[in-house]
Amino acid sequence: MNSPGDVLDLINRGDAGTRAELARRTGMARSTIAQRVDALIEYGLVEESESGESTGGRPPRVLRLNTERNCVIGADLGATHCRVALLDIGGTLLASREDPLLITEGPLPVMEHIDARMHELLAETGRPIEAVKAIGIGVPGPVEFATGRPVNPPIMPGWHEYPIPEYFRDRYDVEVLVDNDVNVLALGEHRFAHTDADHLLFVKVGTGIGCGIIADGRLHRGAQGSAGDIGHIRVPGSGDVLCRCGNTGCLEAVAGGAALAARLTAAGIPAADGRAVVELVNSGNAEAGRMVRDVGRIIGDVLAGIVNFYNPGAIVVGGVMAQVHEPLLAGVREVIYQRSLPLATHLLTVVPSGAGEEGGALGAGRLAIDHILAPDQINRALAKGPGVPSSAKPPAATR
Amino acid sequence: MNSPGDVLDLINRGDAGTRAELARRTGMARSTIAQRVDALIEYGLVEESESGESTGGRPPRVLRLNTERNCVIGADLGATHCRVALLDIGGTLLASREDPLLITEGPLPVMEHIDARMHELLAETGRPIEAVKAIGIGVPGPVEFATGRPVNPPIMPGWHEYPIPEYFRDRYDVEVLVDNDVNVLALGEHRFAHTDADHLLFVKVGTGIGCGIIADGRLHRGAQGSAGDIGHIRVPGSGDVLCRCGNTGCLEAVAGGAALAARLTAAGIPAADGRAVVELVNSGNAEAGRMVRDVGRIIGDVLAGIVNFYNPGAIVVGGVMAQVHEPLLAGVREVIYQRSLPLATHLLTVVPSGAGEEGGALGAGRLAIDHILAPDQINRALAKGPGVPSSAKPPAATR
DNA sequence: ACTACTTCGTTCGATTTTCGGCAAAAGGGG
DNA sequence: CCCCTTTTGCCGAAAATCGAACGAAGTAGT
Repeated sequence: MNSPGDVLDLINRGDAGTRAELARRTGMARSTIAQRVDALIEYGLVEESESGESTGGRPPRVLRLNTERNCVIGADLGATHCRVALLDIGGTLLASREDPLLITEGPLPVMEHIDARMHELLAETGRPIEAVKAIGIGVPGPVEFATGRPVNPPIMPGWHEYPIPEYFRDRYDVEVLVDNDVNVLALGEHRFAHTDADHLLFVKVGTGIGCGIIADGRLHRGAQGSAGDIGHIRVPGSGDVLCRCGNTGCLEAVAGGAALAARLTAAGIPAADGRAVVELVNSGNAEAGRMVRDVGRIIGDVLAGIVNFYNPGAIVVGGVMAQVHEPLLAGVREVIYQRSLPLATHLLTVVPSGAGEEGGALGAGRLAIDHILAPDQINRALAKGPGVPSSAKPPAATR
Repeated sequence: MNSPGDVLDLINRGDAGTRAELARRTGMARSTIAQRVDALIEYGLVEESESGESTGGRPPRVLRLNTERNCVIGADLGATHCRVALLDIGGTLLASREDPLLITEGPLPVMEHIDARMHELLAETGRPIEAVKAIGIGVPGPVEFATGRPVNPPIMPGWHEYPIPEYFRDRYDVEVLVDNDVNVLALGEHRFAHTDADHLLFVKVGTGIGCGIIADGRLHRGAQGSAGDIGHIRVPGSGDVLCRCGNTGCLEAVAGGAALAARLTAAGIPAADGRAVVELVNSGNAEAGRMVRDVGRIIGDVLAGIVNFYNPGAIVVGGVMAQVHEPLLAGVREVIYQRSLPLATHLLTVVPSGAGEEGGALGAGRLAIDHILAPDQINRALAKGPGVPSSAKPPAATR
């Protein structure tokens, strides 16, 4: 019940920063805690910082994660871009970069791209490659999480069943976690911004529309890993708009960025894609603003049903279109608060994502961090043997 | 990692029925297992049955839950009925009875009713009152699960904030779990029939329409405990049917049993309520059958969206209307398989509930059982001291 | 500056938990 | 009837944990 992993967890969460506090929180003897901490320090995950504030007696020695020697890579793949970020194990962003990259180029070039960026980031921040303890990757399509393989991804030709984790596992001998980009965004939003909302939805409104689900603090992927695919829910009164999925009236085909641009173009205001619509709104185009709000209402209509069903504590809206969140969220809120049950809405917050461009990479990094710091993962690791002790001597002086 | 609670869990699940098997499964030494088992036996939760089959050597002594000395009460309150069941801790139904009871009579009469039935069931099965280890209750309205108090239940006047658990806790000194009736049904269906479906929806189509959600094997209650309230999701093309909630076009107002009966009556076929519709269908009335199927389609329309969002592994349909599940499920399936994504539907099963009249009480009992047998609950109990040792002597012979 | 007091971390023997081997128990098969 | 297999109980050894005592490192008061 109070394994080394749990002790680390308390340190990680900031619930207990000193040995004495750990002993108080866990109820274990101080000597036992000391041993646990020693193991974690020797394993390299924890370090002592300088003395803390005295509360009338000897000042405690503050413990914290060893962020210097432990970091992760988070990669966010989009249809046309790739962002790679280096985070330390505490979740702090150390460096990141984004460049255009077509996912249609296929797996290998993309993997190599990530690989190269990863090395650049490490060099830039002066960290050795051994400091990377795990890699998280978000991809724009469905993934079988357990194996990290995309399954019939619509916009990723050539990626079906491609074993992404193996590429990096072969080169770095670290765990690689691959998930849907929306899941990764939801995770990041939960861990970085809404830690208190146990049940959270992240709705990404971009070219398409998707949703990441946090249930009880963990990602809900569903029975086949396809949970959150709200883009193809049929919306009423949409006529017979044809969706790329073959059905008609899908939310995505009516309210996605591409659909919005098309509708705007049809109304005599040329817009190439969602991004163009955003620019139009930002430049004060009233018609574009109205249409975005309309789209917000349509999305809100679908979300209203989901709110009744799922009763989330927070809905975070992200994606390209969320860059004009005033009109979008106005529409969303308008409908949700009208249509959903008061009990489900009176404490519900609907907010734009605060993560910005780096959201995906941060979330992917978080996926990796969560994996490494999971208590039973720690317990297993410590049971095996010392990882890379401070002095790089495997069977070092135990005295 | 292998506490007494975990050992009990293995026995309970049937994963390991003998000491030797427990040792193999947990990886602990046989002697340690023996001690764990001894503790559980002395605590009264486990007993030895006669020898099992020999596999070539000494036959093992089979362990099982002590179902004689440990049972629970499950109570299912409806608008007009009350069913009380006695289950042993293994989940077997020992006895149950149902009688008409208006929930509108208010808390105290209902509590006393349950109390009386409970004693009858105990007498009938010859179990002492001390054998009851927990009580689970399902009520037809929203409940704050942590406190067991109904919150503004629409059809339970006088029950708002009534502290149901205290009534029994004062009299029996056992834990009392109170939850929404649909949640309880979902739990029962998962535990008794669909153990393998980690993500399951139980859709109750009665006078109203509600849904219980199993996420990752556990009940999902949502941020405010109102999850699953799909009865008030707006359905398209329903005109302006007014719902009791004040909104128009709610699923429940269009496809609930009451709505169905009203529509049938309007079509010249008098039907008082959902039950009457069921009888009509069963007696071969084609129009009624067609309408039920239509209603199935409407419900399927809402569920199709939810399937995309949630990606459940199974949908179980229960409630009064599910008594005519052929036409109802035909409609539901028809729409779901048409509208939802193939990935989400190709392994989805949509089935009628197999629990029958006793489903609610069984589920409520299961809620109680799950609470008692939760590993950390066991660990805490064993840490405190021997519960009611076999020989009723608290500090009995330890040697 | 010195002393009393508080809190923190470590050391070390005592205690409890867990392990591992051995032998007895209990059955099957030749 | 003897040998083999598997299970279980027993017991000393090993490991983990605890708890008390002590030194360290600060604050507060005189």
